[in-house]
Amino acid sequence: MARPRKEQELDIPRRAVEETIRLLTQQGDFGVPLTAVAQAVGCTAPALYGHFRNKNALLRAARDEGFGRLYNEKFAVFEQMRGDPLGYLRDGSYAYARFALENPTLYRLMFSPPPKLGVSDDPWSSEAGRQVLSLLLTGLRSSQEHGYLPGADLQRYGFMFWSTIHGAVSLNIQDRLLDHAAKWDSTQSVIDALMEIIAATGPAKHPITS
Amino acid sequence: MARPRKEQELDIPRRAVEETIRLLTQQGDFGVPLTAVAQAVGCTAPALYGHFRNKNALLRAARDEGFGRLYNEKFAVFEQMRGDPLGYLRDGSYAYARFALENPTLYRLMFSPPPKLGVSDDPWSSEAGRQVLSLLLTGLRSSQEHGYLPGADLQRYGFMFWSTIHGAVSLNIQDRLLDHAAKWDSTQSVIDALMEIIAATGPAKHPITS
DNA sequence: ACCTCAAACTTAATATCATTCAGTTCTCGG
DNA sequence: CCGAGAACTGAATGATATTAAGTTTGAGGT
Repeated sequence: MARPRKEQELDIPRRAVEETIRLLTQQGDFGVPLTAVAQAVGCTAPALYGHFRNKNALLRAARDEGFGRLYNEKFAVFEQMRGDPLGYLRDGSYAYARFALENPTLYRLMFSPPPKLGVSDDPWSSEAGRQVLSLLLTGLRSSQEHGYLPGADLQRYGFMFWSTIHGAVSLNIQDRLLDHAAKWDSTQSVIDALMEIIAATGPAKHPITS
Repeated sequence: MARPRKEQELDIPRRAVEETIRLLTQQGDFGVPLTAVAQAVGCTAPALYGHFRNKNALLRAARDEGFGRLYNEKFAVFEQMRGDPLGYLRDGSYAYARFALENPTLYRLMFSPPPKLGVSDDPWSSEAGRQVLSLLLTGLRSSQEHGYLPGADLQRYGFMFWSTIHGAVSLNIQDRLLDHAAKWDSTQSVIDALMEIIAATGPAKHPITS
């Protein structure tokens, strides 16, 4: 048997990405053998080379899929929260953190990929990250229009905001001693502190002026 | 030739770690062949197994060395800045960021190690990270004694502070399109914003009350 | 219906490493 | 001066990624 019959055709590109993410998650490591992916898909390793230039290309595709999923989750929250910019910033951050803590290996592939992946070679990959960032910036701009962060440089604060949350989930993902609940509490605490700081700059219900 | 003569004895453990870090830095990737390390040291690959259980153990040792170097740099700043807690927070953060941006691959090995390294298996490795954090906490406690961050939960703010800086350097390291100067500016901006926020909570020279 | 060809795989072959094995040569305590 | 063990070396093993060569199938032209 060499070429498969039409009935048993399988969408290798899609299934390969899907199974790669599943195995990545399961093994908790990028070092998933191509043969394992191939077996899960139902073909042999060399067959994958007809759809991806090499293993790195497959991992890049999995990474892009990860960005897509993250964006979708954040976007869902975004639409749900129209008119409540601070609420979006909070719940959008929760969604981001939940995604990271529930898919730690995929998150690491997205934001701490081994340089040999050649990630910067294709503009799309960093572009996907930029879309997530732009969603955050929109939230911040909207918050500013509602009176928060008066006069702040949004580009600057946006990056800081993202850094804080990315840093929190990264450090929590890395700490193998904490259980899932503890990681979530720790991350949530950071997000809440961030929200308190932003809320304090706005039209105060409980004025801060002393 | 099998066993080396006494004259040509070389301190394999130390040199191996040293060369591993050098090659790591040079190749920008953890995938440094053991044979390359061995060649740089001046022995063969199997010889390394007399000093490290396996390649992961060697990488763990390199990681620990990285934590040691980072701690030393931060500690030097700490001693230089006695009596100026805010100055220590700022310069200590600069030192941290400089270390990360100048040793991106080593930094990634320290804070985003591949899980298969078995990092959490030995308590020492996460302990080293904890020492760096404790230095930060000391700075925050000292700042609080000087009137900043009144009533704040230092454990909580310490983690947030660290998250922000770690996040900023991580994101900057990852962005292959930025040059070194741009990364440094971006990181410094985050640190400065953080310092402004902390300074604003203290005995204000330029009161914020409106 | 038949022939040819390119597509889409498969199996076999190659190369690169990590790791283990089986020596080989020093050094040192007696 | 001898014997044992330390400290290596070179060759063997095994896992993977990647490439090469070979095989079957579907489609289009006749």
